[in-house]
Amino acid sequence: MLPFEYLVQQFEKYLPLDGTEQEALRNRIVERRIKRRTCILHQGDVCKHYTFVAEGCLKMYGADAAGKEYNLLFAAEGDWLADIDSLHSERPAQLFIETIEPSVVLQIAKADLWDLFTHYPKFDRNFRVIVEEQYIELQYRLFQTFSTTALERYELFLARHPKLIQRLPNTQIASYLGITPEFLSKIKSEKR
Amino acid sequence: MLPFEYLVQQFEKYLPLDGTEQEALRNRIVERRIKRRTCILHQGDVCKHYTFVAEGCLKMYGADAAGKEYNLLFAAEGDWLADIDSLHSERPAQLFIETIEPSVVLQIAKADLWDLFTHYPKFDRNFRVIVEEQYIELQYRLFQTFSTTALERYELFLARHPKLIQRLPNTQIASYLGITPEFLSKIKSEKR
DNA sequence: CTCAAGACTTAATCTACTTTAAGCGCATTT
DNA sequence: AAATGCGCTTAAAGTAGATTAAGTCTTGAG
Repeated sequence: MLPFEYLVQQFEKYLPLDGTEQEALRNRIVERRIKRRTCILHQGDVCKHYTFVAEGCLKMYGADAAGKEYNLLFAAEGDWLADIDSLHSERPAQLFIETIEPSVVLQIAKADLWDLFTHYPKFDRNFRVIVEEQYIELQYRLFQTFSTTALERYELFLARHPKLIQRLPNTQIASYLGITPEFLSKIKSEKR
Repeated sequence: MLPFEYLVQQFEKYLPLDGTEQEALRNRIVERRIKRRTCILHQGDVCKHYTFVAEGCLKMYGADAAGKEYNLLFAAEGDWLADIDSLHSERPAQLFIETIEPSVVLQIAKADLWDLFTHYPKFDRNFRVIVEEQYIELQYRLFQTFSTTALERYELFLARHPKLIQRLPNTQIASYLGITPEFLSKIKSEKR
């Protein structure tokens, strides 16, 4: 399936787009093919696009003063991502976005997205629901981080994202769970 | 200021409401005065309302299997809150919402809110932005939880929410920071 | 094909935070 | 005024997970 067709299909989950809306979207979308380990947003730059993943997998992460990285989310086929804070405020991003696999993404620039919101209110609705779903996921993760051990969090991640596990190196998963790769390795060996 | 006027004023931050929209909102809003330590959403019940805080302070929290509680957010004057997951899915809530102080809230039922979204797209926009802001806050907190010590998190909380600090007991703050009240007490005594 | 860099493991030592327990001050209820 | 319970503190002992370091295996770029 073509990347753009896949994007339109994803909107079927919410409020499907009519022909006019599809055209309006198509005219504002840019497709990019990106090889693995490529940073498409760097801390300090302003985030200028919302990005839809058609193929591949990306991560968004922050880094502390010492440069240590902490994964905030993975985005695979069908997911949207952006540093929303930077996109809105047009201040320098605190976060990085980087491909983990060779990927095909569709991007829409802030001005074009705002334009869509203004002319076609359905996009406000659809993006509201997309952000709400991501909010629920994030809230769930914060609760898990407070209330469970690293082993439990690993098993919950396994259960919730069985496909991602096969595609991600353990070091990326450890960072997402808030632990070190060494400790994840220990946990996994003790499971057997 | 009357609670409803305060609510309308808060929307000025986003897209202000015209007279028709204000009336549509007024007709669907219910005001409630609630004394402190009252649960307005209990784990296992379905969340039926979005709640706006006009006066006072509430918390939303989860509990683990042993009944231990973990604060996910505080909502004071001007904030909205709901268990969005339960509100959308109409499944039993995982979370609790409870007043910390005597409070005045304005509530809108799901069906009425959906109705507003359908007839007045501006509400889709405004609630999208409200959720986005909460998402940014939550993402920031998850990053802090991974990358900083309890002391740093306490100081960041002080800096970011100086007014809340005066109103909340330490035990609530500890739960929000993901530590025990005992450890928060120790940290604070070592600061001097 | 080669080689350097990334990815996984194991193990010893270290520490941030928890758990448990006890005591005290303060506010709310009776 | 008494009683009850909540919030704060201190301290000892315990633990989940970090850090450091060394070594092996895998991978993709040239």
